[in-house]
Amino acid sequence: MTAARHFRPTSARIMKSASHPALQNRLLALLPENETHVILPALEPVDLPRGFVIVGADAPIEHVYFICSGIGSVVTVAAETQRAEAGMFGREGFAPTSAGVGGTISVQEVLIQVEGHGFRMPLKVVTEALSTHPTFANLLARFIQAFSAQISYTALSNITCQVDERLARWLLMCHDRVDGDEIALTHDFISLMLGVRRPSVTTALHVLEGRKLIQAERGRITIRDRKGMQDFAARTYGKPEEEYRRLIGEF
Amino acid sequence: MTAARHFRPTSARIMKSASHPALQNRLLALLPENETHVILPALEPVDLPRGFVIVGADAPIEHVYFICSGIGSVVTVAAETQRAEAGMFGREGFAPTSAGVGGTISVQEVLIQVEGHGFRMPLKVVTEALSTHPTFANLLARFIQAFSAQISYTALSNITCQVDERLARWLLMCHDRVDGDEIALTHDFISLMLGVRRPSVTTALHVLEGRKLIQAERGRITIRDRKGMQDFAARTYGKPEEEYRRLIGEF
DNA sequence: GGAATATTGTCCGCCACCGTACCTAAAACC
DNA sequence: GGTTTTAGGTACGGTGGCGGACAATATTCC
Repeated sequence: MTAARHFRPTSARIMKSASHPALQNRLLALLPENETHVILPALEPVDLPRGFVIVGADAPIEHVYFICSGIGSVVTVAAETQRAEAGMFGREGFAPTSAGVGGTISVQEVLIQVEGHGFRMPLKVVTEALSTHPTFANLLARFIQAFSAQISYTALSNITCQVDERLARWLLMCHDRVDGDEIALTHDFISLMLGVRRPSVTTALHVLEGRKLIQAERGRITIRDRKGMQDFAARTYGKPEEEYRRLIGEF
Repeated sequence: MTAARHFRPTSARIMKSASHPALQNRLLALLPENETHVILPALEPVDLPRGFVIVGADAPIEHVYFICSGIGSVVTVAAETQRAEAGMFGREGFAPTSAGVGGTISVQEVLIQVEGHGFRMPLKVVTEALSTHPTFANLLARFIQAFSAQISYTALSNITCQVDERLARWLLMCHDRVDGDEIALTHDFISLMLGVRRPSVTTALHVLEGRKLIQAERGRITIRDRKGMQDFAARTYGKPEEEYRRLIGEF
């Protein structure tokens, strides 16, 4: 079973997304027709290359991004040497979350981790829509709550788990957000996201590879045994994903 | 400067809270009059003794709690031996957050860490109010976003900081939520919240005490140098509090 | 094809924290 | 007042991950 299965749009969604490509984003896809009429025209398509900064830490928000493919990382930054990923999102979410409740400044940095494309709206349009479009506002709020659950599990795994377990959880979350079983990643980048040394990532990957859970090549990791990975991740994977499904629906 | 100063209600607030004691809660205090008319009558006063469980992990939500004094802890639970605090809240918030967007199940466990009192509403009333009372809904959503920022800093400090630095941050956050400089806490309880061994808390407290930042007695910790604590906490304290002020206002 | 660069593999000493155990002192109880 | 309970102090070996350095491959670029 590949991750693609989890995320392959249903035929109904395919038809809908044919009407507007932005509806590949799970949140936008759930908007009622009377709200899409106003939201969709305000969207501007954007390519999201790896490393693209959606918003800086403590920086004013200019646009709100709805990703259709690729992965974004939300990174907490306290100092140059003190930074770590809080959570990640793909086409099931949006960023920066603060804009979803009327905020104008982002606490965290948000950057593209796996390249893709999506759409963006000027902050002002989002802010206004929050009061005029209740379903839109509630949808964004629901995502913030689901994402908050994800972050709380990041916090948990950061103290209770060893590097290899945290890595397993992180790879599973990436897997959920890409098509297929291959993910383009370097050890160095992973080490930044997990907040560990680069060599720690190398040895942790060797552990997973030794258990036949993944296959690691230069700049690319292939998931081979998803179920085994979940067992290895020591119960830190799954609950936040459940919360998303309860509050919003399938990824 | 004591924490009490931060939280002492302004004279305007005192007058308002005289009209209804639940308005000591910062969120309820910000509701417009036309919304309080419906929200306040649905509130039931509750005592919140230490250890009281507001909601269990993965459990259905029955009531939504608005604290007026004391501190609640939001704890992520993956297994009996795998649990750690994600964040804490006092009269500036509510719990469980999931109910604030229409959820009926709480991912995390929420329990009372420092005793106090507050008010609670049946879940059903909250859920209905979300669609009929837009300011109420937005206020809860703003708190969820602010709390999410707090959790992301917990996640950061969990990997980048040593136990004594994390302890300093945690004590500062407690200090913000009690009146005065004394906090009733045992090493054992702190160790549960920080996810470390109890002896690690003892030695970390000795470090802070050696620097004259706190004074530790049996079952009680007194903050003596708030500024020094902030310096010691290595930039992991402050940003989430800023986000709260930006989105909602003073604590 | 060869040089420069990016990525990955491996080693070493170090230390913060762990698990566990045991002891002391303060408070509560009868 | 003496016993039980609860909270705090200390010790010890073990270890996961750190900081840092260096070597060995793939890729890319000229």
